[in-house]
Amino acid sequence: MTEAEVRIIATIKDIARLTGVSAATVSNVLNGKSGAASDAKMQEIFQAAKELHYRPNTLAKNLKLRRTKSIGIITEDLTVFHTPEMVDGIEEYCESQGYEIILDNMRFFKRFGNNFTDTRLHTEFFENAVSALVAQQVEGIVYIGYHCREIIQKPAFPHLPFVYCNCYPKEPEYACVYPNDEDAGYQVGKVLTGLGHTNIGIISGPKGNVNARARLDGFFRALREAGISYDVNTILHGDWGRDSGYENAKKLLPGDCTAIFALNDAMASGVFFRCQELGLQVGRDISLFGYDNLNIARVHTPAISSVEPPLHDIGRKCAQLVLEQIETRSRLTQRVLLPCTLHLRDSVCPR
Amino acid sequence: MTEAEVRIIATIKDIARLTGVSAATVSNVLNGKSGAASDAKMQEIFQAAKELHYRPNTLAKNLKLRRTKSIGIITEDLTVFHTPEMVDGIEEYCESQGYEIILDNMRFFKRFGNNFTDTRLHTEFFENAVSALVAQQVEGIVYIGYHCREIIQKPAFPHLPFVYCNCYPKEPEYACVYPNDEDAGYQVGKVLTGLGHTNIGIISGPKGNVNARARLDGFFRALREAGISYDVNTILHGDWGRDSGYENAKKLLPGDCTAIFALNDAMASGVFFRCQELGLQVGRDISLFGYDNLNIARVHTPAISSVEPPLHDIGRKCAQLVLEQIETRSRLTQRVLLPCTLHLRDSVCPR
DNA sequence: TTGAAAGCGCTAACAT
DNA sequence: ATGTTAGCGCTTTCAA
Repeated sequence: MTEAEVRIIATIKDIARLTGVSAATVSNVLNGKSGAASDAKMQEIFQAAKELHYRPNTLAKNLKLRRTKSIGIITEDLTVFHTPEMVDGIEEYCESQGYEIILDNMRFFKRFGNNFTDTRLHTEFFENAVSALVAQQVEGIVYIGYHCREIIQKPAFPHLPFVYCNCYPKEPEYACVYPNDEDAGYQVGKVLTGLGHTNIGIISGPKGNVNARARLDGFFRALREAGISYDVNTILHGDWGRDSGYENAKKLLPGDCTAIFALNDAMASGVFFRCQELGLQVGRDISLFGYDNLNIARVHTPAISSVEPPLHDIGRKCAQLVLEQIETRSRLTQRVLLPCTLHLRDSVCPR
Repeated sequence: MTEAEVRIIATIKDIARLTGVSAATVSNVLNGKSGAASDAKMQEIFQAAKELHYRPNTLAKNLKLRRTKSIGIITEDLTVFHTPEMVDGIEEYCESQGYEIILDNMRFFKRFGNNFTDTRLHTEFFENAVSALVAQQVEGIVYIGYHCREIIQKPAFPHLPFVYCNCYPKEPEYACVYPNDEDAGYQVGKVLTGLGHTNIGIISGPKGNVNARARLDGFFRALREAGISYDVNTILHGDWGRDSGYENAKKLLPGDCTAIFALNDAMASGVFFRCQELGLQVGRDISLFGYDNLNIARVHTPAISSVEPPLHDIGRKCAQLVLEQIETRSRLTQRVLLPCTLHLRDSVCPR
């Protein structure tokens, strides 16, 4: 097999040889420099390029140009439900601005399950991902957390635009974008208290989980406004899984509460199951609110009310912040909170 | 701002300058060539590399080496549920073999919704994705369909290893890997007929949809084995959405059938809703089978039986086929069908 | 209108 | 043990 056969794609030299001009001329013509060659030659060159399916070798081109117009995306885990939609938002914006994206998926969930990202190994994966991307000459990076929380890792490259997506850094040296969970929790509280509920069960995430903090802060703000006091010791803690929603619901039902706020849809689904078991009709005998707005919330009858985080917009905004830093050679450090959307469905009713 | 400040990462020259040796020596040391320098120099070089967070510029390195050890992944749409898991399978295998992956997401679902991929625009996106990847010097490509069907597009580069994932090419020039839907449909048929069901409603995809073909072929094979004849004109056609499952269930229920096979979980969920509406208890009064094994199947009470396509394995296998072609400089053209897993749940019962 | 030459950062063959 | 050189494919002066 000859060299030419092995090579997948033609180079500028092949076109030069074929058309009897120099590589420089081919480059000039293909890059649209006017007056780089005679009309006849130009046609020949375009023709040859087309026939050979020529595409400039980006390695060589970017090396020469000393820029790649690309940004890296580091995902903690691409298979965790929220992630692809945020990636999509980033891609959409980058495409509109002529930037490429390079994705590095650390596969944390696959590797570590729900363990939080604070072991030495996690940090090692982080550093490898960053430097792999930097080695590929990305001009900035978006780091996507698989759920919203504080991230202790930060990049070792001071001049690299870096934005935390769906999470936030410990120190405010870097920009970040995430859902306004406080406000969302507040709105849920407003809805529930507005419907007359005063005894509301709460099923949160694991004890001490920062993820749920903001949601509950907002929720309690609404309760306070409604003049309802709440004993935080009565908050139940699940592990975000459906079963733990069910088990915790057993502690609540049968009981006095007229509404339950589960801090994610999976647990809300478990609560729903408990209600069915007891013959309680959700949306009539008891109100139920979830979080995440997954499909599973919608397929219950009645559908479970839920909070939709603005995933696509979060991605978009991150991309925007990175590109702005690249193009203005500046450093941005703001925290951007984007509003969630409440989906009120038949799972809630007046007390 | 000086050049050095702007550059994100140090080069081999920086290290050479810092340690007073030539670039070649730095390269040799860093690449583990024994005897490339004295121990003292070696230490100095490693030290400097570490301090500067040096990582070789992959553009330059790969350009020089004339290979990238990378493969491209083209996704029709990363946000469609099945896709990330297949990507993950590819990544896992590539990582184990020291290959990088470069992802190109065409965002078909976002751009075109459920329109099938046979317009000029679709082909244009395909060709752009392929040549963008080839321009980046990938050594092979995996093309991931967002649902299993025939793909008419094929790459313009004859020497490029190319594997269709969760779909298959028109002509058998390229390898492909997808779920064994015929067998899965057969198993579903076996289960249902084994439980004594003879009158089974079928809610398929859009009329003429090749996607459902294999599943139904297998299903009917099982019916034939059970001596049950079936009038194919009674097959109902939905659009894969939950609502269409519900609407089609209205034609079936109330009625004579004792079981319903919906060709995806979303439609099965719609059927479930219809049953509730009629006071029919799924898993007692009627049996229900879905397809895809999404979370939505599991959160119904009772849980809906479903078929799980081997997404991760499909990804892995595709990666394997691409790498094998790269390393052996050969062309593989086989069709690989991987077995699905049946999840039998309480939604099915004897007639 | 055209091309020669230099160089992006790296590696490898070949000196010394 | 260390360095010189050439060249991967491309772009971009600058000269002809």
